[in-house]
Amino acid sequence: MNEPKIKRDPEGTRRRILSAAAEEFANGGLSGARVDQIARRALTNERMLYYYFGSKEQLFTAVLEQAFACLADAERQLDLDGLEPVDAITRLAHFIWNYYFEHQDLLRLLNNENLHEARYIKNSSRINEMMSPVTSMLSRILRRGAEAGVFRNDVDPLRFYVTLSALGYYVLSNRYTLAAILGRDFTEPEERAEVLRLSTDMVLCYLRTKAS
Amino acid sequence: MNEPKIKRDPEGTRRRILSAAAEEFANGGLSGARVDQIARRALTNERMLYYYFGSKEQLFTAVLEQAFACLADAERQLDLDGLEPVDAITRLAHFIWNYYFEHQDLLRLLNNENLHEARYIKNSSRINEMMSPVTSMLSRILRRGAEAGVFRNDVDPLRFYVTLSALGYYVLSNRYTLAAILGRDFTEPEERAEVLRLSTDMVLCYLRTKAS
Amino acid sequence: MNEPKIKRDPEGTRRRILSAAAEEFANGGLSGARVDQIARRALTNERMLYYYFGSKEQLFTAVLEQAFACLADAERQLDLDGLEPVDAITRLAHFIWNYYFEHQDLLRLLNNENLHEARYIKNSSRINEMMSPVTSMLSRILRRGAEAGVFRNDVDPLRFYVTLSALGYYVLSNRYTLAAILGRDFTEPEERAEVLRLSTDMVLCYLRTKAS
Amino acid sequence: MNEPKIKRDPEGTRRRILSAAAEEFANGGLSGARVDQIARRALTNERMLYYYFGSKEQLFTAVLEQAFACLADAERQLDLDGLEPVDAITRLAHFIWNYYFEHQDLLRLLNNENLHEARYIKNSSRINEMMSPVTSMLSRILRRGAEAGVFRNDVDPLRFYVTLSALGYYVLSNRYTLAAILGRDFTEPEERAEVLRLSTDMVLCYLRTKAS
DNA sequence: TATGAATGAGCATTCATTCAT
DNA sequence: GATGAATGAATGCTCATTCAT
Repeated sequence: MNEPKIKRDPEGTRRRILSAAAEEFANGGLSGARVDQIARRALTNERMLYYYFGSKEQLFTAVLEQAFACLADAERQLDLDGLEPVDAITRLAHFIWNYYFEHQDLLRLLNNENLHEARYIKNSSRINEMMSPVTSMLSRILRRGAEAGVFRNDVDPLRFYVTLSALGYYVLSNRYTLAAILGRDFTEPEERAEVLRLSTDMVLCYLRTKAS
Repeated sequence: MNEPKIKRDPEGTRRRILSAAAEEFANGGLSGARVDQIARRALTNERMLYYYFGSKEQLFTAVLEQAFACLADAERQLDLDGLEPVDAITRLAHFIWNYYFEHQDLLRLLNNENLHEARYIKNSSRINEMMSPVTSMLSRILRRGAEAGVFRNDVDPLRFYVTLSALGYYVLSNRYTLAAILGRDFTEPEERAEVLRLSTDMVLCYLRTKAS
Repeated sequence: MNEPKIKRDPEGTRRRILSAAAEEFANGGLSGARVDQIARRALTNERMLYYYFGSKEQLFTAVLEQAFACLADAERQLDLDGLEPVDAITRLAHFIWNYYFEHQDLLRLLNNENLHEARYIKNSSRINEMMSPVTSMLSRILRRGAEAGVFRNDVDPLRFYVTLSALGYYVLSNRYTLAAILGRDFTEPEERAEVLRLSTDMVLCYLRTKAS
Repeated sequence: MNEPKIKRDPEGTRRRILSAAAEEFANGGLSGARVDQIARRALTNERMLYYYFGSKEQLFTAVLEQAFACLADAERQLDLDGLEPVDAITRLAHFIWNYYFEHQDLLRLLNNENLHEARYIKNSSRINEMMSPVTSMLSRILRRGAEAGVFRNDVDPLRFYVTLSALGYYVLSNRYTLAAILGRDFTEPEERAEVLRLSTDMVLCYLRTKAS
C-alpha cells in the first residue's frame, strides 16, 4: 500500500536482495542477519529470497562471491608493471590500505567467514577459481626491484603480500577494541595517514636492506 | 544419570560456566552461541547460567573481562626493562605473536566484539579500568633505544604497538580465507617462523633507520 | 493428523484466534492465559498469533477492543427515546443487567483490566474513540422525566449510570465469594429476578422522590 | 551485606511474608505474583516462604484468610444495635463504603478470587467457619425498623446487604475502566461523597417506601 | 514472477520448587 | 530457623522455511 512495490523486475529484485544481504550479513554475520530484514531492505518478500538463492546459506555464499569478484576486478585494474619498483610497491600498499577502508563490508564478511573457518568460501567453486591477480603482479615487481638492485632478493611474494595487508586490515578490523583499550581511534584521517606512512616506510626500509 | 553430576560447588560451577561460555562464544559469537550448549558443556543446567550471570549478554561480558584480565596478567609478567632495547623489542614481538597463537579464543572474541563495535567492552567498567600495561613498557624501551642511539627517535609508541600486533593477528585471524584464496597456510610451524622473522626484521630495520 | 486443519483462511484464522483469546484471557487474565492454549483452541499454531497480532499484549488489547465494540453496538441498538421515562429507565436497567449476564467474558476482562489499572484500554486509540453511547441517551431520559414532573431534577446522569450498573455487575462479579461467604447464589434465576426487581424499585423510588 | 538481615525472628518472618504476599497478590493476582518478589519484599528468602506456608497457593489462601479475618474483626466492632434504624443503616452504609476504600488490597484479592471462582476460599476451612457477623446485625436493624414503622417489612437482609455493598465496590473496583470510558474519576473526594450520598439516599428512600 | 499465509523447531529466559548445609 | 545452590518444566517469542494462490 504505502510501500513502493517493485513489480516484474527479476534482474533488479535479485540485485536488490544481494546488496541488502551484503549489508545485513556484514552487520550480524550469518547467524545474526535476519531473512525478513534482508527481504524488507530489498523491497521484496522473504519468499523471493528462496526463489533466487535457495537458502540463507546459499545467499551468504553468493554475497561472498560477489564481494570477492569486486576485489578481483579492482585488483585487475591496477597497472603496476609500468612503474618503478618503489613506486609500484607504494602504490600497491595504498591500494590495499584504501580498498578495505572503502569496503568495510568486505572486511566484516571476511571476519565472519574466518570465524566460520571459511566454510562458505570453500564450498564456492567460483571463488576457488579466481586466484588473486595481485600476487603474480607483486612477484613481478619484487623481481624487477631485485634485478634493478633496489630491493633485496630473498623476499617471498605471498609472505610479503600479507605483510602489506596486515596493518591496514588490523587497525580497521580492531578499531573498536583498540579505541576502547588504547584510547586512540586509528581510523581518523590524520591518524590513518600517519599509520599508512609508518607501514610503507617499514616495508620499503625492509626491501631496501640487503639480505643478512 | 550417566553424566557426572557435580553438586554443591558454587566456585566450580561458576568457573565451568565461564570456561564453557568462552569456548562457545569463541565459535559462533554472541548470537551463534546457544545457552543450552553452554550449560551442557559446563555440566550444569541453563538456570544456573542466569543464577550466576544474569543474562547471555552479561555472560558474554564476563567472558570478555576474563580474557582481558588474562592478557593483562601475562603482559605484566613480561620483564623487558632489564634487556637491551633490540632484545626487548624482539622479545615483545615474540610475546605478542605467541600470545594470540596460544589464545585463539581471545582472538575470536575480539573479532566478534569488533563486529559488535565493542559494545560489550564499553559497558564493562572492569575492562575500561585496566589499561594495557604493555604500552608504558614499550614507551620506555623506545626511549632507551633512542637514547642509546640504536633506535630512531620519532616513533609513536601506540602506533608502533599496533604494528607489532598487526601481522600476527592478521595471519591468524584470516588463516582460513588466506588459505582458501592464496593457497598457503600461515599457521604451519615453519611458515609461522618465517613470517615472525619477516615481521621482526621489518620493525627492527625500521627502528634502526634514522628519521628522514 | 486427527485434528481438523483449516488452511488458507486468513479471515477465519484471525477470528478464531481472537475468540479463543477472549475465552483464555477471560479465565486467567493476561498473565494466566497461555499462548499455546490460545493457539490450540484456535486450531492454529502459536506463530500465527504473532503474525496477526504482534504480541500477547497486543492480542489482549484487540480482545478488549472487540468486547467494547460489541457493547457499544448493543447500546446503539437500544431505542429508548420513544418510551415513557419510567419505562425507559426500566428497560435500560434490564438491558445492563442482562448484558453483563450474557457476556460474562466482558465482565471478567473488565475485572482483569482494572487489576492492571486499565493499562491496555488506555493504550487503545480505538477504545478511547468510542464514547459510551448510552450516557447521552440516559441524559435525555432523565431530562424528559424531570420535564414531565415524574423524576426529580437533580440527578447527575453519569453518577446515576454507575448506580444502574453497579448491582448487576457486583453480584455477578462476586458471585463466587458471595456464595462462599453468604451462602447464597445470586445468579440463580429466581434470585436474579428478585435482585433485579429490588434494584429497579430502588432507583425508580429514588427518581420519583422530590429533591430534598 | 548491605541489606538488613533479620535473624531468628520466626514470628516476624512469618508476618512479613504474609504482608508482603498480600501486596504482591493484590497486584498481579496468583499467577502474576512472583515468589522471589514476595521473599525480597519480606526481607527473607524464597525458601522460608515454603518453610512457613508450604506452597504459593497455600500462601495465597493464608493471605485471603487474614484479609477476611480483618474484615470480620472490623464488622464485629460495629455496634449498631443501640442506634435508631435509619442511623444504623446510614452508619452501616458508610462503614462498608469506607472499609473497601481503605482496604483496596482486599478488593483486589476478592476480584482475583472471583476470577478463580473462589477456589481458594472454598478450600479454606477457616474462612468457611467465619460467617459474616454483619448479616445478623442487619437483620436485627431491618426488623427493628419495620416494627417501628419506619421501614417497609418485605426486605430480604442478604439481598439488601449486597445492595449496600455493590455501589461502593463497583466504583472502586472499576475506577480505571470507568475513568477511561466515562471520563470521570469516581474516587476523587468530592465525587466519592456525592456517590455515597446518592447511594444512601436511594436505599433509605426504598426502605421508607411501603411495599407495593 | 510474486506474495500473504502457514508451520515446527528452537530461542533466551523465568517459574515455582527442592536440595544440602 | 535460615540460606545459597540447584533443577526441570514451562513461557513468550523468533527463526528459517514452505505452502497455496
